[in-house]
Amino acid sequence: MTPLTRTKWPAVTSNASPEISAAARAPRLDELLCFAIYQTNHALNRIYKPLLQDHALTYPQYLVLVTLWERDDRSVGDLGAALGLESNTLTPLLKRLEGSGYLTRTRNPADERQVRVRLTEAGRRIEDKARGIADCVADAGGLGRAELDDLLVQMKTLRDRLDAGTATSP
Amino acid sequence: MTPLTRTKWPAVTSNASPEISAAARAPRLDELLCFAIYQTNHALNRIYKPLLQDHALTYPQYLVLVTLWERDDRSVGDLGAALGLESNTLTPLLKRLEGSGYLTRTRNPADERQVRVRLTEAGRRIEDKARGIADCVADAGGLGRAELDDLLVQMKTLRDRLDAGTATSP
DNA sequence: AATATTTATATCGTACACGATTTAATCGTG
DNA sequence: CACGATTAAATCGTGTACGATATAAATATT
Repeated sequence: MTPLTRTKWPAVTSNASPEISAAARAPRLDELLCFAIYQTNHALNRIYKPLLQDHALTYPQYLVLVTLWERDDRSVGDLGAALGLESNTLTPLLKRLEGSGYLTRTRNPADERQVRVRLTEAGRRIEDKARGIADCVADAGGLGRAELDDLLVQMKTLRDRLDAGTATSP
Repeated sequence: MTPLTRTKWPAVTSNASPEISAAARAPRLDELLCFAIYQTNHALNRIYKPLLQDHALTYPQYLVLVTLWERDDRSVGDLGAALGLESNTLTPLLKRLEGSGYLTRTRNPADERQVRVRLTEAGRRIEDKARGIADCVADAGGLGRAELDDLLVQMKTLRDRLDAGTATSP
């Protein structure tokens, strides 16, 4: 809690903590699948960053654009359903994309509760430039198409099962 | 950029955007491995949250404790190397864990630049309580040990290759 | 038709994550 | 010994995530 300013203190007794205690230990970091996924996700972020910052995009912003390239003119809730995000995350993110000129946000006149998110010309145009990015990332992974597809299926299966565990009761 | 206040506007012409344009399209969300990983990571976070909040821990805080259970009395940089994080992320996180009473942060008298992070009694004690958490999460994934191990190896391979691509030149 | 309920976004507070910079301690070399 | 270079944390600013709450529009109910 303290800022830990660097002043000379009386030496602290070394207090040797038990390095190894017993047989049944808590899991180690390198055995945890969740940690491997956590780190791989970060690694992907790092790979994407330089590729995307040429277009002044972040990784989640790129995912929003991918969603809109697939189908344009969607509500915030619809985007959220596709991305697994809610308005608390999407609203500021969409405002930034609007500020960057990639999309527009307009209330739906037929239902003023909804916001229609639409790509601008600039938003559609970078689809071409961004097309190679995913391949670029795939290359960085150094996996063949078969391995990639295999991993994709496995990850989606795991994701769906985990989601099933949180949505309602198993 | 505007707060989009809900006032009745003149109807916007529907402007039908091209639903499908051509053959060579940008990748779709459900074809992107990075997105599957991104979502699986979020799903894991959601699974861990209720299990961890009994101990007033977040998921990254739990990972720090796992690291310390493996080996106690480490510097911030050492923890960062294990977790793939730097002091800008770790320092505030460690301060919160200190505030929660799970660890102490003291300058290393032998080298005042370093901060020694050590578990408290409370920090060691929850190792026992937390032991089942990872199993609990594995259960939620619904995969057998063989599949888990397989996925773990694949993810670590992918992570390492991605890291190799960013650390220096390929 | 007036009111209660539901729905769609937005806002707020907290906690990562990370690039860039700062500060303090140590090390290396003259 | 001094002084520049290096190293280890900390700080700062921006951008996600997400629980909780607020707000306004639409729908359902009485």
